Amino acid sequence: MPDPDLAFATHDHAHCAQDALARAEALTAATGARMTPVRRRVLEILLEEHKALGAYDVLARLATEGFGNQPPVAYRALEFLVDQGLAHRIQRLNAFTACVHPGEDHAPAFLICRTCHMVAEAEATAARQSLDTEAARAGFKVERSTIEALGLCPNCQDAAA
Amino acid sequence: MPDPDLAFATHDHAHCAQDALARAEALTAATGARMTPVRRRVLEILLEEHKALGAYDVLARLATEGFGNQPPVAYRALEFLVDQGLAHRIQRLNAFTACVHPGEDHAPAFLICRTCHMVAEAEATAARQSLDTEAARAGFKVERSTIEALGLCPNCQDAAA
DNA sequence: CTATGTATGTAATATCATAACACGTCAAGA
DNA sequence: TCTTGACGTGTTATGATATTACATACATAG
Repeated sequence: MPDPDLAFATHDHAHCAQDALARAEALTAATGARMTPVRRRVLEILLEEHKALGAYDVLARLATEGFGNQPPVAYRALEFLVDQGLAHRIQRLNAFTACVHPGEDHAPAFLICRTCHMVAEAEATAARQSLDTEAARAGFKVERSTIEALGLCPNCQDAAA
Repeated sequence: MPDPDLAFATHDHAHCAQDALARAEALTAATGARMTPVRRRVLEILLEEHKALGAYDVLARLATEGFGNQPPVAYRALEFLVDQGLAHRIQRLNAFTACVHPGEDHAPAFLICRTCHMVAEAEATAARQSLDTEAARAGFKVERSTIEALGLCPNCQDAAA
């Protein structure tokens, strides 16, 4: 993730989403993971916007499209995507967002706009490093860490001004 | 938080808890916030161990002690404590833990042991700083950030070995 | 004393998540 | 070819977490 995240900038989102989907297809093909219709559709739904969707939001969409309409249908597909690194869970929101950089093995921080609810990924290596170091002082061994920021995205800062 | 957190070390917990409670009393007295029986009791319950308790766990305890037995009773007291900086919410666990250093204005990181479920606070200034910097590159203004680590505490590492 | 704000109690409901089991598909090996 | 086993999907039921709305009590300032 060499450049600042583009989620907040106006961009060719159709291309952005298509690109992420294509990478996802390539990745799953490579690893043998099965990208089934439900799973692909869930990823597409998540990719429509740079927002986090609750499992039940996704489920509602699926149900209208002829897929199952019970919670496990959504939760299983979401779990698959998260396991494959194609989506992320946002703890703060109990919701899920498509990964914008699938394949680039990463554990990003999330920037959550409290006004427009957009979610962007940010580089978290340095922050994680600090955390690991501090944890080590207490003898704690970090396995996974969650880093999420709540605040205002550039657009909403401008709107407020 | 100059020293590594003591939560994982064996310590005089009665004193630890009493001290935190005393600080809490002093703080609320100073600010005019009302430390009522339910609120005090909830804080005491959280202080019994260095773990995170779900709202319903707290509620069950309250109910057996003659307080109300509906969810808002617990959620309101917990919200008060969090607002006053006397407790923290652990997003990852949907649970709450008493603050060990009330008054020392802080926004710690949390170290959550996946085996014994103890929760410790760790200094997070550096990690937060990294996050703010990275967020700024995307034009994002961080207001609050959540930093939580899941892993193994020293005791459980030893036990595993 | 009484008006006001705050805290508490309670009912009802909303939201988020998982367990358990049935059925279908498909590919590997007998 | 048949069978078996793994996996994915569908469905029922339930569990876990959280909030809204309204009623009641209680402290304190005026």
